[in-house]
Amino acid sequence: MENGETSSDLQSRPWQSYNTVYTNAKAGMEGVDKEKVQKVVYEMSKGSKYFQNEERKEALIRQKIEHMRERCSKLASSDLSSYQKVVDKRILELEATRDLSRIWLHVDMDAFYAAVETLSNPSLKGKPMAVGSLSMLSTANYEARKFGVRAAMPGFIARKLCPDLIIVPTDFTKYIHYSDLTRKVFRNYDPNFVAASLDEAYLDITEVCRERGLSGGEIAEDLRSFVFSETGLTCSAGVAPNRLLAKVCSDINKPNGKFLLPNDRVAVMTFISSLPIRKVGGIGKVTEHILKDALAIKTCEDMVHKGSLLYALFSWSSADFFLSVGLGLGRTDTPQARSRKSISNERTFAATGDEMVLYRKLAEIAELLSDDMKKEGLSAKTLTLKLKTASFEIRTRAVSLQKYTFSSEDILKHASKLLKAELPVSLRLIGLRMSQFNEEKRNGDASQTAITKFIVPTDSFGRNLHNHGSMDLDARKDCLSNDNSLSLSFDTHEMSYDDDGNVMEADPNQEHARNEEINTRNTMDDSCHAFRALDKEMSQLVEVDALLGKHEGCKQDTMGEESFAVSPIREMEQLFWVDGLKCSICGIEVPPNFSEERREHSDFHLAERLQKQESVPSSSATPISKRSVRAVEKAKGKKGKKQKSGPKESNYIPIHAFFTKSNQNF
DNA sequence: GGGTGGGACAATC
DNA sequence: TTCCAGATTGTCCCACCC
Repeated sequence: MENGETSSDLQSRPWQSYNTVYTNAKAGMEGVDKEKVQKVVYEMSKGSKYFQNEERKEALIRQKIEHMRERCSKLASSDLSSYQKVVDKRILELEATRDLSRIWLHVDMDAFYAAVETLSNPSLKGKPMAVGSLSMLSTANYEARKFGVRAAMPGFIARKLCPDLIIVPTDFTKYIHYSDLTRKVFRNYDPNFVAASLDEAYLDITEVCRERGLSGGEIAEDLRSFVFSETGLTCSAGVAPNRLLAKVCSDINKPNGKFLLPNDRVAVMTFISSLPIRKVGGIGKVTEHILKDALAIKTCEDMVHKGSLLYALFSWSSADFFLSVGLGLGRTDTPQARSRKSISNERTFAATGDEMVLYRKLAEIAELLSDDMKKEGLSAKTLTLKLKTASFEIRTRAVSLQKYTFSSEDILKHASKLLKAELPVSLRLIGLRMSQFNEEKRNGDASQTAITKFIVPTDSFGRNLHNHGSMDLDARKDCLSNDNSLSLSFDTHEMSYDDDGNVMEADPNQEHARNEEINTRNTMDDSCHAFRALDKEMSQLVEVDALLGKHEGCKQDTMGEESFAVSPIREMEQLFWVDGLKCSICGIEVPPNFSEERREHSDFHLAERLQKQESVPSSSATPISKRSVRAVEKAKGKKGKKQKSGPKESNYIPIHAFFTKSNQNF
């Protein structure tokens, strides 16, 4: 218990210990009635699965704190004095690195998304509003913050705090546009500025100060008015000798203000002495909690005073970080552009334990991830499956693959294996991450060109904003090999892969079609999608089913039919374009750039084949074909045979379901 | 013992 | 009525292997 609370206090006011959402660390929330907000949030959350998980996490942190206290109490004074020697030595070493020669400016746009929305809809001005949805808010304007509404708060709770709150959906196209405008301004002050997100940037203004004979504060003021004149948006600025301090400073006079910390050691140490640790980037809720409750460290200065404890109880790198924060040190160099280390995709949905639904979600995410990897010319070796259970517990499971890949089939195959091991489980989120990139490829000319051409815009959450956007075809081609070893192109496969899963060839027109498909995926006619999906489905069928051991002792499926043991792709004559021009089935010529026609043509043959199969006596008809027809009929809106809900077959995945209604719930 | 991979989790916006 | 995100990076710890 802290702040002099007694157990009876907590019994009568249990919300006081519930700090999940509310924090007064956010700018614009200083005058908020913290207790009232905490009470509302507590009342709305208590009893929920989310709440229970928060309590579980809180208990773990308390355990950690207890453990740390115990270790602390066991430290002999001799131990502490030897750790103090380490601290003293490190202070000297760190001091030697102190660089007061640079002037850094951190710019932070004020309530960026909300401000942009207000610009495009002035009627929102002066009213409490937030950007996001009822389930989650991305940001809130300052009028809303007065009610305790803030970013990362669920919209339904925000509405309770502020019934008049207007919630506007996010529109990243707008935010990117305004972000670009601000960045044009930033370039005038530091061409190598570091963009931290859409609405934040670090600028080394040392040179521009010298050139213009102006102080850091004057440059900051100049930049802020320039940003306003170019965009109509206000921003806040922090000027300090390093990036860590500049970031802290920009938050001090938010919104529409600035704070200047002189390049002077005494000024820095005075500033840092009373600075709460939570204000520092890298110290979040958990670290703050641990440092405060286990070691009574509340300010940055405390970190220096209790340095021996930090080195005794934390890892060397953590203790070093804490100590440097206590000394007000931070990076002063312009960092090299970092290359990405991983790429991922995850989706939240209504919690379900239905294995069919889960596999369908998994397939959809694998597809999205694969698309993103193709767009960025990446192939990777480590696959991580992330799960969030219905009770909000996070699980991750990883596997290293034999080869680098970006194909959705490979991803799905291994992800299914990982998921299978977790079943039965009720999930509310599935995510897939690929890491350990093929550096050779990435650094090669072709892919490098692709990467630099496709610096994918991200939102303030780092999200890829062009997930389904079209690509520059020339650039896209650059990331593809010129090896034309395959002369046949399969109608629904825009890309071909070599043994390592690498792209061998791509027809730009088909690429274009693919991009169009991606763009229109969510609105695409279901029947069209179902047909197109079948080809893919069939190729995946054997792989996934074999992997999951589906064909061992085929059981009766829900229709009383024998589960399919052979993919119909083997039975069906495959359609491909001979010499890239003629249909292999009927000989009709359709040029490669007639991608839509080609698709329709292959759909025609597929439908024809499926109908033929359905017309043969049931004893010889393969179950898959019936299923496929039903899937197609269903997608077409016809009333198919009602499926009986037969006994659960954990080994059975109707892969049609993966694709026929894809993305509907996303 | 060092390297590597996997899992958990913190942090950021 | 609604009922707590998504993407990415980094660190730490543990297990396993050579």
